[in-house]
Amino acid sequence: MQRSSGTPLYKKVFEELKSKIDSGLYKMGDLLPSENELCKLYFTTRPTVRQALNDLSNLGYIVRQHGKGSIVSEPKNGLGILSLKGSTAGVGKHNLKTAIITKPIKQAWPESFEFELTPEEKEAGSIYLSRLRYVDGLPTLFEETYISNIDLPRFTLHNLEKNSLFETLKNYHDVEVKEGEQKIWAIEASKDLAEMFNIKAKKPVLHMKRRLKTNKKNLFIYSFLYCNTQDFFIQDYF
Amino acid sequence: MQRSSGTPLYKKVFEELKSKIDSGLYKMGDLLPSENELCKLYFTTRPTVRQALNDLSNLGYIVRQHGKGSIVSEPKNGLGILSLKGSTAGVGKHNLKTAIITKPIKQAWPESFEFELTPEEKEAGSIYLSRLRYVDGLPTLFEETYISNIDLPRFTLHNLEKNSLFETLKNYHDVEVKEGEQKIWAIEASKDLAEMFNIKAKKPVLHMKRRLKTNKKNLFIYSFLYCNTQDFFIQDYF
DNA sequence: TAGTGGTCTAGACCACCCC
DNA sequence: GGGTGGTCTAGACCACTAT
Repeated sequence: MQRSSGTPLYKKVFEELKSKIDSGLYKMGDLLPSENELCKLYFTTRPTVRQALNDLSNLGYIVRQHGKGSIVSEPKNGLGILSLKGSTAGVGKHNLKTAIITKPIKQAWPESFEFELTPEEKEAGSIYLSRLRYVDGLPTLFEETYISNIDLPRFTLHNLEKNSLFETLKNYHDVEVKEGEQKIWAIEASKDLAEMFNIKAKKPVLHMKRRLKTNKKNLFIYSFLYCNTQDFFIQDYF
Repeated sequence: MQRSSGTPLYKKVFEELKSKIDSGLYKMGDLLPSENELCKLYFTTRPTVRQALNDLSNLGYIVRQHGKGSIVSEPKNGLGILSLKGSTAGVGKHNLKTAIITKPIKQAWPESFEFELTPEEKEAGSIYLSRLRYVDGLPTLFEETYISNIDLPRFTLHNLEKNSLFETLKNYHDVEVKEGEQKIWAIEASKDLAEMFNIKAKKPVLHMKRRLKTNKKNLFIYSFLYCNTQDFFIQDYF
């Protein structure tokens, strides 16, 4: 089976199992097929299916129990916006809607930037956009994104209301998001932020600064997130 | 080599490499020995060393670059208290000191508890302790811990100032911490908390509620953490 | 071209859980 | 006892990086 298409087999297994859980085909408490059964289903071997199952376990979709099997977990109550592994943000059983506050525009990098930029990035400048995300109708997540403006022709023309940022990057520009790093603080909401979130100024807000690598050298994605944790919380497995 | 002692070989490789990085034997920018060289060093095969290298990569100790090698990363500025993988909290290049605020005492579970308890746990009651942790001398982390009081004879007698909680559990009670789940909020500091942290009340504080599994059935560790992010931040890799 | 990490095969033994 | 996941062996081919 050795990777005839471009995507690794373990990712395919991961995606299929994930979508079967998301769609409710496997419900909470169900046992997934055993590793050996999955091997037969996908014509592969245990290390490969184990890589997929490990990823599912890290995202909290399953719990693996020695001697028993892989048990499907309860849908999350929280927002799985930590530990995103290249895929789009997970919001568990909640609905996510996105409003573009600032359409993508080319601009120079901010004067002082949290992360160190390579000379090539500085030279190329950035593409900036900002989005407000509603969870179950409540404004919960404000995200400012800077992308190194490298090899992204006509990027500012995309309609990001309909398509996810990561999917747009992958489908139109062959950019795949890989690993990343993030820093987290609790801060006071600024006046503008409080207004967006419909809370009082100076209320606590969760703040994240994040740097994502891609498959392109020098092309990074920087995200500055603000999360209102009055109504929701962030959830994470490890 | 097949596990003569109790600990898996990949963990041994992980621990040795980690300590060589921590001690400065491998410095930032250095290349670790290649996977094949590590295989020879530890008389094992690639999947095993890869498991160790993956764990190091997830903790931000190294960056793995295709075609080049495993590059030692810069020591973290932030606190690695997310994504602890069974080991004790990582504080990067900072110093950590711990003061016991409440010595371990047996008590019933609180009336309303964030996590669901098994009947066996409810029956057994809990052991409670609380600690204040100083990072570089600054009070930064307040941690309340509840442990299911199952098979932990004379636990309340331990001196936890000197020994880490996880090591005590492992060495004296054969309890190993495994995977976990955590929830995160930004909240206002209570009066007591603000006093401990030497900040004003109602200032934003990062709050985590965490449930850790162990190798013993029904024995869980619950941690309620409060982190002052005025001087430090939390850092995470994925 | 040589060496690296990324993916994968085809087996194996063990510890743990359930019946 | 039979099946499960946890760990491990001993190879293989591929894609990427450096030279």
